[in-house]
Amino acid sequence: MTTTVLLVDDHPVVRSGLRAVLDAADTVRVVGEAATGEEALVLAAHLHPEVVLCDLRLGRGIDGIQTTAALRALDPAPAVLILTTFDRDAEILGAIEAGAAGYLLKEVAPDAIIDGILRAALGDTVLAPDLASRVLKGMRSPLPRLTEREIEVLRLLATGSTNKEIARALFVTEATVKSHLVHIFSKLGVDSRSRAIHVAQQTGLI
Amino acid sequence: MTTTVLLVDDHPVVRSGLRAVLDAADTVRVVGEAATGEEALVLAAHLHPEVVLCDLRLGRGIDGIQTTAALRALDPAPAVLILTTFDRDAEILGAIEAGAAGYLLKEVAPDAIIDGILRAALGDTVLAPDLASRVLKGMRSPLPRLTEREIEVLRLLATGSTNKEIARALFVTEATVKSHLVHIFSKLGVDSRSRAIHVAQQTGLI
DNA sequence: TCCCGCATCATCCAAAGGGTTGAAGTCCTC
DNA sequence: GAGGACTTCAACCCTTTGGATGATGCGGGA
Repeated sequence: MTTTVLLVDDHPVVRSGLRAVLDAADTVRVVGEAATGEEALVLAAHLHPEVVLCDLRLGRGIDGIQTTAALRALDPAPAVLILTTFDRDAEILGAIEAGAAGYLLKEVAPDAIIDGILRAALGDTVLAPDLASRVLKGMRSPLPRLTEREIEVLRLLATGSTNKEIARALFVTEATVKSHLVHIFSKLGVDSRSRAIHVAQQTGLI
Repeated sequence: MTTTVLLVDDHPVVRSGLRAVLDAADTVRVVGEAATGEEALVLAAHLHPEVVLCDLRLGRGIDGIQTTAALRALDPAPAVLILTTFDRDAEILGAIEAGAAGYLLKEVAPDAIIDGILRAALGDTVLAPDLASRVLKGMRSPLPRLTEREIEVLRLLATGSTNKEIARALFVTEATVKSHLVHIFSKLGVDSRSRAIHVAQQTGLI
């Protein structure tokens, strides 16, 4: 009896690595691979995998959380196991809320991945041990430290202000605002003002 | 002389709480409880309460606004008082348009609830004072009605998605997304995605 | 003192976003 | 079946945003 798995990751290398690991086990069987959330939905609808192993960050297209929600809306719904590199609690919680069975850090041992898949297939909740306690305690992973000035810019950003408007409001030039924004984007791990707003609101930064 | 009241809320705990509050008053009398909008309609048709105290969010089934509209179509029509946790302008306006006598925030004092019920029974309009002006403003320039598709785009927009990502998520082209955005911006009276997000969140559109 | 983080500003360039016009197809209503 | 709302798409143009790089001045701490 093998557990069928669909791999979803935008990095071919990661997919190959996962496939190698999983192919070596006789308890799981990879039935497909997808590079995007959209592709994952199409494949899952046809292949009916028991478990979908899905990266949280999928590059272009819908993200892992949205993909999770859509996958869980399928009938029969696969168990969704989130793969993530970073332990951003907000995103992990979002995935859990979207119906994920749990998440695994990409750095865990192969056995842990296989074990996680088997447990997810059984309906268990799978949490990386070093993070499980934090999630349960409701603690947050250390949020990036923004400076006061950066928070000011972020707040104005969230009201929909343009760089020019932010500059006027803070009595600086647009160049300065852009400089702050670059730092903010970097710290939040985003690449657009809209996503910065979203992350800031999700993490309670503003 | 007591005012008869029907309670509608999907949470048994909330219903119990309201019943306890109202049972303590001799000016109102709870004649029934319903967990869903559908149930509320059946009970109201049989019990003829003077006032229906209805939660805006009812979980499964029809929502508070639809329930309000249906209740007001009864003969005799009960006064409908909306209970809500959040002061989401869009939903409140929808309830008022559907014929609600007003709304109460769940956090208000028991006396205010009883007072609101009595005033609603007399045909008065009941609005939480801090929101009344906003609602009146809204009545002058009613919130633009966004189509379902536009709301979908708006939701993705609020997550920080780019046009390309929205296009992929909705299986349309970027041209279509831009078209929707132009309409959304026009209806919301804004000129950038960030500001659209802000306005949408402020008004409870999303 | 010297280094580092912070805030400030500048320039250049590519990409994304936004505005406009026009159009085709569907669905619903009058 | 005519008209209207909605959704879809395209082509054009202009503005804004974001990325890269570099520079200045200020303040605190090793």
